[in-house]
Amino acid sequence: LIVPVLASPSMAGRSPLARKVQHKEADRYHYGELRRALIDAALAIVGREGLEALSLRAVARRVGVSPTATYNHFRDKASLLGAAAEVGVRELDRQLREAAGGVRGPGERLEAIGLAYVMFAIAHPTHFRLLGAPELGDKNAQPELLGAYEAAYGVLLDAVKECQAAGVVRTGEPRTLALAAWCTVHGAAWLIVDGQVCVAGIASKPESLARDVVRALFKGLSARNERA
Amino acid sequence: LIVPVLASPSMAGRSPLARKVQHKEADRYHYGELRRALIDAALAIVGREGLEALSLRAVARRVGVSPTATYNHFRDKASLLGAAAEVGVRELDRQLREAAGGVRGPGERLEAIGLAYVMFAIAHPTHFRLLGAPELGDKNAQPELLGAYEAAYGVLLDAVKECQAAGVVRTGEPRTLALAAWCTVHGAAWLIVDGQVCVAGIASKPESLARDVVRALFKGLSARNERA
DNA sequence: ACCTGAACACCGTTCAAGT
DNA sequence: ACCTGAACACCGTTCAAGT
Repeated sequence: LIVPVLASPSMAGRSPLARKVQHKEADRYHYGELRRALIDAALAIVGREGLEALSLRAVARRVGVSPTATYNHFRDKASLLGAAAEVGVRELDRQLREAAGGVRGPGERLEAIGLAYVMFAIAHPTHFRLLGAPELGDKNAQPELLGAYEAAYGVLLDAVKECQAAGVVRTGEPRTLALAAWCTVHGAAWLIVDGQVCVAGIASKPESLARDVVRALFKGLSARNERA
Repeated sequence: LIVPVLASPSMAGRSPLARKVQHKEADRYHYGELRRALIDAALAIVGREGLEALSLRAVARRVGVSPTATYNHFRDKASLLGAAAEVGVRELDRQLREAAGGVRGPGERLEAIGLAYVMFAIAHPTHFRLLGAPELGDKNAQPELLGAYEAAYGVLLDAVKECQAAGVVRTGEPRTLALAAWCTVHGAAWLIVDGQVCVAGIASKPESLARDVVRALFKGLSARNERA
């Protein structure tokens, strides 16, 4: 469960000057490269020092560029964080698909996806926090980020449809069922990274909570499911 | 669904000077009163201007006191926000109990509690966001806040136990089932206030999402529950 | 087109000083 | 015991200026 793009020190991390490309005669970034370097630096800061350490100035500092240089590539701080969050969501998406690919049965696949969602949050708590941070601002202003979320949701939705076709998930609007599943794993993930759950003695270990919650999602609470 | 303590302009809001009590000869707050005024001001700011406008200095400004005066009553900003969040959690707790009290059958009661949880987030999105904000810092440093969360979880837990006794919820560790329910409604609430859901066209209206998710929680996804 | 540096209005926190 | 005011090191953002 190692995530290079999130966990590694990122190419533009340690010695930014060494990574600058010779742009004609000047010592500058190619177009688009500084943008990417800023995003990588933001992800590195979140991963190492946490979300509260993620300031626009700190990002610029890490890349070795003036704070105001960022405004050539991002409208504002929320836009920069949004771009970083988008990378995070795409990585989450990738891990969900990877988890789905490792399993044959459609029911087990759906379960694996739900588990992978919570496990991503456990493995990368600070990154996961960024994905739903208030600092991202209005989501309508970040269509790409919204699209990334939709794609990740699509993994869940497809799995639900497969399960219905195979007869392991009950009938019903697939979008509604997938949404319920998303809410459950998202809620579990958030309660875990927020520390509202394990520290209060409500749940024991994050991993077992993840398992329990996904199983309950399938089985439901109703006693009418008892002798199924 | 009106919440006086959260929605009203709070006593210490408009004219702070008028609310100061005559403390012997000086024009100061009684012990404990400034603390409460700061908390009220914090809640008022969150409700009116959002979480991002909630600074320690803004709170002090609203009460009409020096920024440094807050340090006599709170260790730091996280501690002040934590105290405000605690009030919010207790209000949520109150609304869950109120929703539970309005219903007779145990199954309907549990459903009403889950619905009330999501409805609270819909009615007070900025306050709900405060309850899980990264700015609160480490939850271990805020035992009262943790206790408030536990109490709210207790409402859910008691309802689950009642349901099991009445035979409308299946057998199983009640803490685990209640936790799964909490994850689901919390996830739904968070996705709604975060704007990840309705704006992306994934769900239609927040209220119907809340209903659908709570019903799915009971029924479960498994096809083995189909003909129950 | 892209970057710098100075500037502005903020912010959390510490510290010395007042009563 | 409780509050103020000055100070420090930050922050996001704007703007004029450089190439």
